[in-house]
Amino acid sequence: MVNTRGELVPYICPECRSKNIIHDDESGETICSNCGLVIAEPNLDTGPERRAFTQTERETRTRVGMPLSFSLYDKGLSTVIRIGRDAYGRELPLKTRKQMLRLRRWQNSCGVHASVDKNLAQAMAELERLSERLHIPSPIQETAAVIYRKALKKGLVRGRSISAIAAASLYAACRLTQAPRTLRELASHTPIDKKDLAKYYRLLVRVLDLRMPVANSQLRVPKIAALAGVGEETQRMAVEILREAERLKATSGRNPMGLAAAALYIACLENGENRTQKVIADASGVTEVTVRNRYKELKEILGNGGMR
DNA sequence: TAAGATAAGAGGGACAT
DNA sequence: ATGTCAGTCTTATCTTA
Repeated sequence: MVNTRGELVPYICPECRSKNIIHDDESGETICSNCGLVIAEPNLDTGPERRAFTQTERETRTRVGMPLSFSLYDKGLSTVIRIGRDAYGRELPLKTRKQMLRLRRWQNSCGVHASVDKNLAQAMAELERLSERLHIPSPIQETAAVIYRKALKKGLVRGRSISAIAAASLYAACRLTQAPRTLRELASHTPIDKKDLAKYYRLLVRVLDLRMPVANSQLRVPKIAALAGVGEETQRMAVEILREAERLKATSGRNPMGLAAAALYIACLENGENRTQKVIADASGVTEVTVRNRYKELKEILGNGGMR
């Protein structure tokens, strides 16, 4: 398996030696479907954004400094005012020096800039920490950073904890890209209560007018399957079941994770790959009761509909 | 021991007041 | 703004095969 940069991506999981490597085109991750290890994150080209063919082109098109990134709290472009000398190292007249001293004091301590910068620095550090813990690829982290900036601009952070809004931004970014991270997973790495996180997430969606894609239960299958150790064949069957259920309009108003779990459970039974409801429930993060209820419904809808 | 059943309670969306 | 309602999911407990 080769990615777009031509680098070889292992097709055997380095963790568990499984060959069930899958690629999630939505999130851009390459995941071992056996143990859930994220083998490759989305292909990020860290080189210059334009190609160069001649020597002069190479010189003119090479960028100086780091690529701009929203994850850096000042976008990597902070201004540092130095006093005493001009750009050529010459002494400046006293009047100018005094003026610059005042300017620097303004920039550093007075008013909005200092507090906004401090806030962003803290938030970006928290995003970084959470992304690291949860193996969230950097494009999603960048999206979260953009969301956080907007939230800060709208004054949504005032009166709420920075890390809470940061975590909510990250969750929102995951939802935007359909990357399967649950609210609970986010909350487990943060001191913030899951309930509050959900509240802030909704706040972000509402105020920032984020348009979330409809949650797709089919995308949840590989993750649950990985955690429950279910093979690819069975996964495919589960996805098929979900597709059929959606066609029959049996999925509206239901937690996608619960649906995916039940579909996978059914597929396991059909395939003789026996897993208990508890195993599936634990892997998917819903309760056994929910798995059962969805299971019953899906069987009801599909069963006499003539699958097999 | 897994699966099914039942009940109470929580939290949020829709809608009316 | 606040309350009510229907519906979903969770937690807990008991029963069944």
